[in-house]
Amino acid sequence: MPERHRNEPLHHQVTRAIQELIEKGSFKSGSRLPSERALSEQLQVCRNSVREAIRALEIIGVLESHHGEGNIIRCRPSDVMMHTTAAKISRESIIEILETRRAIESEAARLACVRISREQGKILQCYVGEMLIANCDKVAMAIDAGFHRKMAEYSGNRLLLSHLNALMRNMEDIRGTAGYDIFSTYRYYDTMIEIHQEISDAIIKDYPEEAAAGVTEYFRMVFKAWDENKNE
Amino acid sequence: MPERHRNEPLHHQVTRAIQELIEKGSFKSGSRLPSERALSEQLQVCRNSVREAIRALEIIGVLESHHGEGNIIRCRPSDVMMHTTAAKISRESIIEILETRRAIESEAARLACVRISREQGKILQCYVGEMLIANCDKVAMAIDAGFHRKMAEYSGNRLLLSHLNALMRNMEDIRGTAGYDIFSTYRYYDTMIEIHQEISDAIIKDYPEEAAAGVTEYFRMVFKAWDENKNE
DNA sequence: TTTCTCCTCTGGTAATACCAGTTTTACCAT
DNA sequence: ATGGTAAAACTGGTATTACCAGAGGAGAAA
Repeated sequence: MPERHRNEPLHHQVTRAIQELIEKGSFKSGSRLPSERALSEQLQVCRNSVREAIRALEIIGVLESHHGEGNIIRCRPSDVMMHTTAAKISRESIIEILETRRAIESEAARLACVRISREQGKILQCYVGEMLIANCDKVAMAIDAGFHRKMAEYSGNRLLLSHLNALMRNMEDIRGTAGYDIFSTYRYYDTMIEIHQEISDAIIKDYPEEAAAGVTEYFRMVFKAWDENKNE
Repeated sequence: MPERHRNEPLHHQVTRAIQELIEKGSFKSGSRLPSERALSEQLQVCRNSVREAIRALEIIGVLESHHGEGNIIRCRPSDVMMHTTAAKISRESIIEILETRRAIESEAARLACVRISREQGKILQCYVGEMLIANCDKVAMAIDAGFHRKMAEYSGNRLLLSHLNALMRNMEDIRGTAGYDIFSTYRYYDTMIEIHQEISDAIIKDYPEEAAAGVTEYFRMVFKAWDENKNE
């Protein structure tokens, strides 16, 4: 390990160190990580910290622990960086997040068309109604987020919802960490409400292509606002 | 904790126990988890195991550790179940995975159209070429997987790729755990090659809609094969 | 009332011992 | 030499203890 930073939890540093070790070292998928005791000595940290790091790497799918056998490498850490806390979030990555959201939500919109119930359809419309009432502030922001989450929920696919949740949490992290507010997209607030209305209607009427088109339109607008905001 | 199973690692059980504790207990987002020492006593396990569990929950975004303050709950565990090892994989979830893949890969195909380089385009075609040579066996299966990964890579969006990787690893888990082979889709092997050819061509010629349509077609075929396979 | 100190809460690290599977080694019998 | 078996030396898993370090509250001093 390069050097120990006092401000950051050690187990996080160890997690990164092991990741780099896997990445740079020629560990192929299926090979064994050095034993916990060996790592603990090599990195000059206690075995506890090593184990905590391994537990993290295990749950994101990089490792697999086998009692008595060793910690087996499943895949390169760079393949799973996604929504981990350790991943540093750059200003560029907001674009990646938005594109991924577009992917998830387009599919969710299509699926919701055929799977949404009558009551759920009404709930979706309620969100649009609340947007109309709310002013363009943090409350409106929460309603917006709620709409998209609900749409994913009504797709009937829990996996889509969980991916969307991960992405939205990432966006929140960016807002918190970097301090800049991507939600100045609200200069198009009225347009945005219209789009949500479109999406909601399309889903309820079971027009998958229109619903997906609405989602695409939504993100087109977000990207536009983001670009304008960036150039200021 | 209900009871300790001797065969399963304790820290996994603790992870589940804490998840249930958050889910059933009326812990709202932002509230504090009981202290590690309290949990350790309550669940009758050592603090190490509690901490390892917390580390896992932290990295998937359920918790947030703050030195001196406590472990803060960020969201309900059921919202992030996705690709965690702990998540039990059911036969139904294969449908969710495939739908999510369709979402990711449709977007990836579109993006690849505008971002792929000439060399990358050739590599993509190579995969199709290898499919033609290979027989319908495990090798072909690997080539297929490789094609889709490359497409995601050439989308220029690392996040899309990492999500796809997570999904594919899940599919591998299912194949391993449940023992049934979803890859009997290969009864349509020739059709499948044609589809990949279509997708590849569309991407190289920069026809986003056709590329996305190809992906949709691919999954239509997989779903069909899956259904037929299920009814046997 | 305000401010500062200190005590006690929290998570973070370390070190140690031992339990429980796996793999290797070494030895013995064939 | 070969094969099988038992012991030894790995591996991860769990428990215990001690102490460090940040955060916050309680109470004393200004």
